[in-house]
Amino acid sequence: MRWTKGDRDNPAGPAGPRGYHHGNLKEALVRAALELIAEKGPAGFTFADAARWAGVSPAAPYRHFRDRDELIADVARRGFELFSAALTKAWNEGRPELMAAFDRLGRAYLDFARQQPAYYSAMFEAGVSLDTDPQLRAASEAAFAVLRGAAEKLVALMPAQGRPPALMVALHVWSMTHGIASLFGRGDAARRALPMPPEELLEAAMLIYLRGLGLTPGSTSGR
Amino acid sequence: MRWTKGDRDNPAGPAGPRGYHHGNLKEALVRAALELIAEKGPAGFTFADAARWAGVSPAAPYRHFRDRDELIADVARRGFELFSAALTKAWNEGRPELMAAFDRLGRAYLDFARQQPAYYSAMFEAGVSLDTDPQLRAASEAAFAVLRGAAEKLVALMPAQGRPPALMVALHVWSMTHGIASLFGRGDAARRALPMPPEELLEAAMLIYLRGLGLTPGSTSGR
DNA sequence: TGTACATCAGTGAACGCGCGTTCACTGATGTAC
DNA sequence: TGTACATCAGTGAACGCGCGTTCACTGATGTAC
Repeated sequence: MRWTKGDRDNPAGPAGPRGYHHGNLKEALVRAALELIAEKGPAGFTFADAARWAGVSPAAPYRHFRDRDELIADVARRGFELFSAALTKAWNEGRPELMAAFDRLGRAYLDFARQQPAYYSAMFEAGVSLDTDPQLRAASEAAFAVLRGAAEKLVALMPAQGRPPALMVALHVWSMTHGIASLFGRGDAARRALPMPPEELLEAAMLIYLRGLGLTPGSTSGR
Repeated sequence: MRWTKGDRDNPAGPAGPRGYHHGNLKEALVRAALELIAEKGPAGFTFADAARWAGVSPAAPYRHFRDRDELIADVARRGFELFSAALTKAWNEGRPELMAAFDRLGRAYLDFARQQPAYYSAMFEAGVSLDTDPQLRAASEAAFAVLRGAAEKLVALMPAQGRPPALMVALHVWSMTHGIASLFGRGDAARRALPMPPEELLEAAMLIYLRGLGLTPGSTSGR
């Protein structure tokens, strides 16, 4: 990828005067999709809308995406990549303290759902099949791998006999967090009312769950 | 509601010869919406599609629904009513044995998501705001009330000091179950692969969670 | 450094299509007497 | 029991609109020599 004029998208809004070549249309279309999804949901925009938002003719997007689905799949893939990065950073290999890192991980998940509802929609609700694009699947699996790694460290704290499978623990954590994010933690209109912040609801759930696994807050100070 | 020819919808398919009056078009449109949502997702059908499926002219639906959103909201409302009924039946007031009833409740939730993906989509993913229709909100709240009632009975088993709020427990149960259903338990293409049945994943999660609350399987035989 | 050429990325006009919605209408049903 | 009338539920034609997609094209950029 290269262009001579530097990144000259519209940082916060549609169209603007520009020369014959856009310079960075692919990125602009992705950004348009994010804006439009955030406004009206993943079903609420068209290929032509995205072109209009980016200030190009309706035929221009075809130079970069086969169709609308390919555009949305690309948004989902980028979303998973950002998501992985956010989770990885929050988890920080469980350092300096495992329980605190685990708490940060959950909060990062909820943060992402709230602050990036458009990515979140594209990733989990747009009906994009993971099979359409190997890179999409890989990005999705990389995100889950962060949760799985965290679950492994948690499980390793338990006595060797009676350890639950780390995969199962990871799936439990994912499901609980995803459930809270989907029902209560969204940054858009689909959110339901809740008598407490979603972060607190999640933290309480995780404390109870971990206690059920035999892990108490005091038992985790080591590495 | 009354008609002289008896219920003469199309029980399993579109159109069919009929007289000038359909007889039961409202029901037929709801059924059309369910079919079409199941096929192509909540965004994948149009008002005209529904009319075509029911075998009437595109203007006919306007006698029964203001627009497509009102039709979908009606589907969601009916979905919540069926959902409430299924949960209520599974829970059965916690009889004869509380833990078994609780397990049935979770399974009923997952069953519903799997067997009625169209209703489930309309209820949770179609972007219908609960504020559009008081009956829709009431139906949604009635469904949650079943979970809440179950949580209350569970919490009542615990020693009075240190009981968690039943509302919180209900929200945890709802979130976990909804998360599993959304990610792994769908009856349609959006499902992700899982190395075990969703029911087992949920049951294991609930056992761990309840243990974390101090409730052990043996402690619940009374009422 | 300049020039010719190939390639790339966007244009704009055009198309067929199906959608949402309105409208005056009409066939069927229900009801008052 | 019959008849006149009101109401209801669906018709079908029409409309304007925006979408997805194709096409020959053209302006801009990159590159070989």
